[in-house]
Amino acid sequence: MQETYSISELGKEFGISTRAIRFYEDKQLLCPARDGQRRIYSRADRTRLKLLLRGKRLGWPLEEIKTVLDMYESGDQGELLQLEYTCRKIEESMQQLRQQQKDINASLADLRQIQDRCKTRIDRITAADDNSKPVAGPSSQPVSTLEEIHHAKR
Amino acid sequence: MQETYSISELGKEFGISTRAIRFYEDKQLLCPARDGQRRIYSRADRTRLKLLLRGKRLGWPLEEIKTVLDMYESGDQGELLQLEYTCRKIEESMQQLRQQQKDINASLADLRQIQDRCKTRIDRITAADDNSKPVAGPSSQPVSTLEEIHHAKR
DNA sequence: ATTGACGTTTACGTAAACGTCAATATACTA
DNA sequence: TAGTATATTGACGTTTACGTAAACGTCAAT
Repeated sequence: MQETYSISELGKEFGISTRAIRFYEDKQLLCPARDGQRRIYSRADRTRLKLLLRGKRLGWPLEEIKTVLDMYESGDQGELLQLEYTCRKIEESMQQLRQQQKDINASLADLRQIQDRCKTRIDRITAADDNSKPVAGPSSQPVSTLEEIHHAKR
Repeated sequence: MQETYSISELGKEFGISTRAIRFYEDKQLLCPARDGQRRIYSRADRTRLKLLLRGKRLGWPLEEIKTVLDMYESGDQGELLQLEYTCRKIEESMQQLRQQQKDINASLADLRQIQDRCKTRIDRITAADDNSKPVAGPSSQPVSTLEEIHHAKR
């Protein structure tokens, strides 16, 4: 494993443009060392970028990602007030993550349901095609969200 | 529970602006009935909006949210090709959600670790303050991400 | 000496997702 | 009948997160 990386290496590894990486630096999310003009990224920088992209996949704005990333580095130093502030901020972020967990579970449940309907429907069609297989299977029990959206059809 | 809603009612209920709601309509994510000029939202419309906002909390772009919302309504009708296409799309969305789940779990683990360090540090300070309590507690075992970011300090 | 691959800064462009007016309509109330 | 509340449709402004192009430096290989 390498000790340092060039900007294009990181770009390729993570599938993002060098422009994006420079942009993140402009917004203070990264701050690589320099060899003259050239940027040199350490493994810590690479990790920061990796965490950054994880935040992006969760839809967090760069500003928020920055504050979290900064907490990573200020978590074990500084004075009392700063530490307590960081602690509260962490709690907030975790709360958001838990909300997202709920949203994901709900979404997965809903999608499973549509998928189920879809497959049932496909079976029914292909069965009518080579009309031999009987169609049965455990039909989905009606649940909240989907029902509500279908109920009041105009 | 009401049968219909005005735009401002929905705005208040979900804590968003009427401008936003009209914007969603402009982008075809909603399509309420009308009484002359005025928009009238059914319970199905309300549910669509609710699902929309759930998608937003997951950081999904409106365009993607739209395709998913549209699947909700096309899940049990249409022809074979359309159904199979929908089925594939659903699989894709679920795959994304599972990735997000992983990201959330990783983030939570990392945050818990920082929180731990933070609290340890706070304890140590306040203990030095009224220097009486001994400081011990189960110290956090060193793990991946954080270590890497702290290792190569410049 | 030139070509090519990589890097740099500066600057303008752009798409998404609204915010913020302004001008106008409609309905209820005093 | 005037006022207030709520609605409508433009139209322009703003923020975020980059894309894209220009103009230039550096180094190795041909």
